[in-house]
Amino acid sequence: MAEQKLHVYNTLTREKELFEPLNPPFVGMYVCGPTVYGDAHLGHAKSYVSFDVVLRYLRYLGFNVRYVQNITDVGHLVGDGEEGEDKLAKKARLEQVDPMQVAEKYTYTYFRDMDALNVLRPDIAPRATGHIPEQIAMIKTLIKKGHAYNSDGNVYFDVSSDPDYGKLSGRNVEESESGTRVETASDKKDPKDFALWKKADGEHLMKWDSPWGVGYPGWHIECSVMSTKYLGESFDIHGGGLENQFPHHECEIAQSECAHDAQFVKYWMHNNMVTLEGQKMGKSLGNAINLEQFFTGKHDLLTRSWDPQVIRFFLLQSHYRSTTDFSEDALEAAETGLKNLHSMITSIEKAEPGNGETFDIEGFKVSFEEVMNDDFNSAQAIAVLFENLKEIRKQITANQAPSNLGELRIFLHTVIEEVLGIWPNGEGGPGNSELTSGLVELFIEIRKEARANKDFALSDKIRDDLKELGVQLMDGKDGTTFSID
RNA sequence: GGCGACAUGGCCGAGUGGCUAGGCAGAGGUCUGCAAAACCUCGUACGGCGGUUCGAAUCCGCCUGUCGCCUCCA
Repeated sequence: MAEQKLHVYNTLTREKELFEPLNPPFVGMYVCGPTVYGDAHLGHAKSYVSFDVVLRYLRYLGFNVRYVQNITDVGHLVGDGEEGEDKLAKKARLEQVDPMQVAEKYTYTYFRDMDALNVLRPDIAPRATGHIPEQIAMIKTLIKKGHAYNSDGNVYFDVSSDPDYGKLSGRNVEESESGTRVETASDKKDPKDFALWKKADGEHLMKWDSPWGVGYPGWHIECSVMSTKYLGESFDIHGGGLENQFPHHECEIAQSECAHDAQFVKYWMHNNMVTLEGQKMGKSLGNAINLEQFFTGKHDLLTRSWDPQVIRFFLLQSHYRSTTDFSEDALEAAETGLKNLHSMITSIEKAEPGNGETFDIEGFKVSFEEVMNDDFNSAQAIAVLFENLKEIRKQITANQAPSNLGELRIFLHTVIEEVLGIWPNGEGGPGNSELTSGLVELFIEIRKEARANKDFALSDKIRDDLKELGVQLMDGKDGTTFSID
């Protein structure tokens, strides 16, 4: 579907809708961040790379985006039911450290891994523990308005008080009762009700004073509070993984709309899940390979390391609303593809403007925008890239470099570097030091003499041995060139 | 049990009521001392069975299969 204007698939309506921000050119965007009690894995990569491209493309279109992504450094219960243990507290107990130490550590590794994937940092990364008073205030409001009740130190949201409950996930709450394995907390009025504030027992490490006694905030309230604080009671985009659609996002809507009597979010966006060799992966299943393990190759299921850029490129080759199945074979194909893409970029960067046909930058731009406007179709955008870059390189190799090469390069930087974030890594690598290239040039000189003397044994040895070191020699009409991996 | 998604050529993976997605792998060719790279050419796919239609892989129904959510998870 070719689109002149940006269309976004809205989970709320199950349709692609024309994107019209509430207060253009400003756009408020909130994406559920990680719970920092473990290393980031492929699932995080898919979600945050997806929304990174959403963010980058919105900015490319000229929107002034404020991007908020929370860090959950408290709570969420481990195990079934409502009586489980706080995940951070559990991790802290196992590692014999303070929960905040755990949170700090994994916040650091999270951003480290996202940086490696070239994911832009959010404008604001609020911590749940830094917003306890705001959460208490919101719970108070909900109680005052009759949407929540205190049950001996546990405060629950009264789902029956919200006729809209269920509108995001499309589930009929009345009928979804039977068959669910939720252990019902005994002090709830209704099993569907969810916790806003939980009473802490004596051993609980992370707890705060509240009007209802010592406790800690419920699972969903932090996102309602922090998004509202930094983006307002109504904002444009809320994103997250599909698995959070219910109950997390449904509950966020209920809390926020009942507290503020305003539409919470205009566009809900959900990325699909990641599978590994066809199998679901998740923290609780134990088959999650950390991103760092991908980057270093240190995992039993991996045969080698994988460049973060390759992982990013691989993810962008499928749509964010499709599941992405990881396998090393698929990654390898992506790696070769990315390498080719980069080599095309490099040859365009090195070329001199020529007397060839003027390249149709406008046409390139229109095709790129058409596919991106169709709900951020990065997979098609990459196809557009290959088609156009191939054409340009063809002109260059035929010594017919486009005359508007300079303008073209600016456009390529915008699209490939700024929007998709898959530009070749910097020139500072070991392969590009003056010493290295000087040495390689020297070998090329020696080999040239050998070839002139028809000493192909020596010339092939030089070429083969350099190849072993990652230096590829290429004999062309105008002499020998080289590239370094 | 309830709800939902998906099934595309050797592999990954977009998309669409009639017109080549793209990438990877593969085959042949040009070039080359030989390679590599580059360039040229080549694959006519859409789970099964019905239906709608002038025409469907694309719409509808049924079936089969895979996966997800319903319980912390991106």
